[in-house]
Amino acid sequence: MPHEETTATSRDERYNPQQVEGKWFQRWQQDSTLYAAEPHSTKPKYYVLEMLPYPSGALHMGHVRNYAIGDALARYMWMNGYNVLHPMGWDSFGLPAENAAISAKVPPREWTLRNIANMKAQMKRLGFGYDWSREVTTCLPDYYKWNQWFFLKLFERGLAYRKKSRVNWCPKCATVLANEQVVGGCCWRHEDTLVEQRELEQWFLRTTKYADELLRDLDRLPGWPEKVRTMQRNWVGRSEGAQVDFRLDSAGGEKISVFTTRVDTIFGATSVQLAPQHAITQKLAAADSDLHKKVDQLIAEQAKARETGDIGNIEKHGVNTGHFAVNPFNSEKIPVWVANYILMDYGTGAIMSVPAHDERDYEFAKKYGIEIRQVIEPSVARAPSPAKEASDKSVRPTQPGELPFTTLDGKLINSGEFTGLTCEEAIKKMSAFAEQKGFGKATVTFRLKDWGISRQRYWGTPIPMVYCEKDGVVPVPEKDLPILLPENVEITLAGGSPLQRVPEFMNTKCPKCGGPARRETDTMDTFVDSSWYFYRYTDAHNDRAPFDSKIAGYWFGEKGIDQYIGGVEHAILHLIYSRFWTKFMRDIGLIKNDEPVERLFTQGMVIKDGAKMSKSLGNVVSPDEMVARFGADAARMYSLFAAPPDRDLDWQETGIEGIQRFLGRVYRFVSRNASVETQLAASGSQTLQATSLPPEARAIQRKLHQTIKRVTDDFQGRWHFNTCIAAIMEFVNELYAAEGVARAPSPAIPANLLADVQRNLVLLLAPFAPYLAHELWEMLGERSNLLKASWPKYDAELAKEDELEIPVQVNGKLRSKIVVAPGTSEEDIKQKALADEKIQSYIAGKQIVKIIFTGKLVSIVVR
RNA sequence: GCCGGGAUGGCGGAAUUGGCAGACGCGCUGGACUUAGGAUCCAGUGCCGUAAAAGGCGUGCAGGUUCAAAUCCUGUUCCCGGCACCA
Repeated sequence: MPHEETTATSRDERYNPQQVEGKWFQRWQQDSTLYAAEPHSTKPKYYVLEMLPYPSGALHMGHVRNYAIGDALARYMWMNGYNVLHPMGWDSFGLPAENAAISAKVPPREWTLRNIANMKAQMKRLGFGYDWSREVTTCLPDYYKWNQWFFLKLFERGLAYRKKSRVNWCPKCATVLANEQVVGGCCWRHEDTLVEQRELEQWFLRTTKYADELLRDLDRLPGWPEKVRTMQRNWVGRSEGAQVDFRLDSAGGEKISVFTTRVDTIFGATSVQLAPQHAITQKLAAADSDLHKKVDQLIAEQAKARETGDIGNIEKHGVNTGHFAVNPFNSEKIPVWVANYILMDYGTGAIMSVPAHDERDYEFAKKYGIEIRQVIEPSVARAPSPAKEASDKSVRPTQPGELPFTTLDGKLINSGEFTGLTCEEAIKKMSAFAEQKGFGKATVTFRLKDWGISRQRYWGTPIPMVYCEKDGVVPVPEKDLPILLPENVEITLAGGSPLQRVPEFMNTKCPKCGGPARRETDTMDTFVDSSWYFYRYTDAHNDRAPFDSKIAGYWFGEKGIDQYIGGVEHAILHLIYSRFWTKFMRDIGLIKNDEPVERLFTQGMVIKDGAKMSKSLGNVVSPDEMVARFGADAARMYSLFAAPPDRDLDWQETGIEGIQRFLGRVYRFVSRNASVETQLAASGSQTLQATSLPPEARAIQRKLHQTIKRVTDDFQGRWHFNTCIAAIMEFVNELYAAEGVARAPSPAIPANLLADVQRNLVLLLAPFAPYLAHELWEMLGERSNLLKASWPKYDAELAKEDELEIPVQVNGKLRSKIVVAPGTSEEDIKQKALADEKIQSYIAGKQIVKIIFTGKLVSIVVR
């Protein structure tokens, strides 16, 4: 039997997020220009960007948190009168689509576009204000055409090249990976899957050309987290040193180049160590079956250690080749060894071994009885504290009978004509000497490698190159772009790129001679797509160029994107590739900025029950469910409230309930008081008289201005949205307290103050809870668009306290508090503190040593 | 091993510059309203102590500087992240 469940009043007061959010969702759907950036504007520009997602199927809480931060900022900037660019797109090429094609028999394109539609709907329901007219979908030809265009430009300038080399291969992805995509020896997508090494012909982008600049410019990015800059510095891994050519004493006298940062110790070199994969190792092994066997063993050991992640502390092993090398500095013959701790892919793959001054060499020499010859006498001028000395291994004072070892700087000994120089001087002079004599030079080595972008996969941008028997490797002419990715391709993970099995794609004509030719069937790494997508947003529908330089110039300015927000997991991969791409685009005259991003913010992870959310742990919280149960505003606001945005956030369901309660409190407060607005409008009185308010009203006014200040300061400064939301809560608590249990406006509060309070409360809420804010804005009778309403200004005078509470300490312990008027003299405050009854009881009969007033508290010292 | 970040009530977290430790929220306890409450409102809530006070103790641990330390210094433990025979 249907009957009235609630009374009329209680129904009015209850906040129903589904109903309110549904209403505004409908309205916002109908206005596609709502969040559109203006192409021309007299306003200052602001480009705020969140990292574009991979359309995996549905948003997770990490996305919600990321976008809630960006959206709050965008709304704040809109309200501050900026021309805001706030776009969104899809990083939509990639392997999951192919896996879905295999397991669910859905073509990758269909699967991807369906996911995009779903996630876009989720974003809209969450109320994120994106300019969808600029949406970028990287798997569509109008976008990837420009990947191909860029590839041709890179190729023209020698920055894209093909070479056969040892590359990382993930068996699960069935494709090659870039160095940046190998994490601890495993695939970045399959953290339990060890990467294999394969010899393959691959396309590379010459990122090393910009190694120096990529490193140097990190110092010009004060708006980036130090952590990210450090990670990139380590990744680029610049190391200054010298290259010196030793020469084999036999086997044709071949050159062995070694790289060292300590050329000053070269007179202490007692062996040369080669990587097992080194060309000379291989050559010597070819002529010596016993050596061959042992070298193979070393290679296997290295591979195994790499797999188990123990490459860092593998037990050092080596084998003496029986050959000798000549040290060009002193013509000494020293043995040539092959060792498992020498890496082929760093430096030259060969070192000079100086056991007296390098820990690894020391360990190796001790094991195999190789001579340890001291050539540096450490300067002991500054004696470290005994405690420090004991803990500092690099000191290791040489005891009688102990082998000499130190990594400290000092003066050269036993070093021929260089004896007596300091290490620093010696490094300079000896490098110059080597160069002059033609057997070496000062050089710089980077850890950074060129970016291998070939992928033996289907769902990616086809590389626009053709192989002709007559003309060799031929680029596709620009006018023939895009090379379309064929549809209806059978996808398997075995047998190389699926495109190899599509004859109508693979077989083509040579652009040069017109003869039969074969297309490149590898596709590009998807990190190519995300390296420049944010430029495309500025001019998303350009079909003559990736974007118009002038338009991109307007949005990027001199320093790039004003604020970029995303997860720290992209600190190296995406963010280093993007910087490379920007520098290349600058060099071909497309843009003027040197760096893509001026300010970067890396938000923390969303965790639950102490662990990262994952399906296997069963602790995943679905945004859809949160929206359905608590509303989008609550989900967004909670993700900003539960922790500062740069820290990990522990998702607690009772926490979001608390936010929902708070939003209800705001809703009820404004609904029951909204009518003052209409009354005021009718009476024609609006201006608020600041002076002579009764104390109760003055307290509210003061709190209002303090709250505006706190929220504004947080947007300007450190983005601790948790504390500024707390400030709004405090304010609302005070409004409730003023109402009393009667839940009626206090007669002490004038209507115009109440109106002012409500209006500003809604404005403050707008960046965090846009649905509720819009609803209340309308309820207050406002006709203007809240999105472009002016952000409230605070009046520092009105925010000031009318009386100050001063804590009083005696001998460092809080004993009392006194209340004084602002502006009371220091002397009067001290007197009042001394006169305080409680304080008296603590100081009676004691001698006052001193009294300190800090502006905030009084501290009395007695004896 | 190296480089970052962190450790504060039962929980998430505040305290921006050395100046009242624990804002705000959750949870818990009690009360009001109610046929009812998983709605709403009000109050209390670091620990020890007390009838209540007074008082004492308290920011991972041990010292130090200072009238005053979560904050600065020295040493140390544990946790998280990154890098790691990088020559």
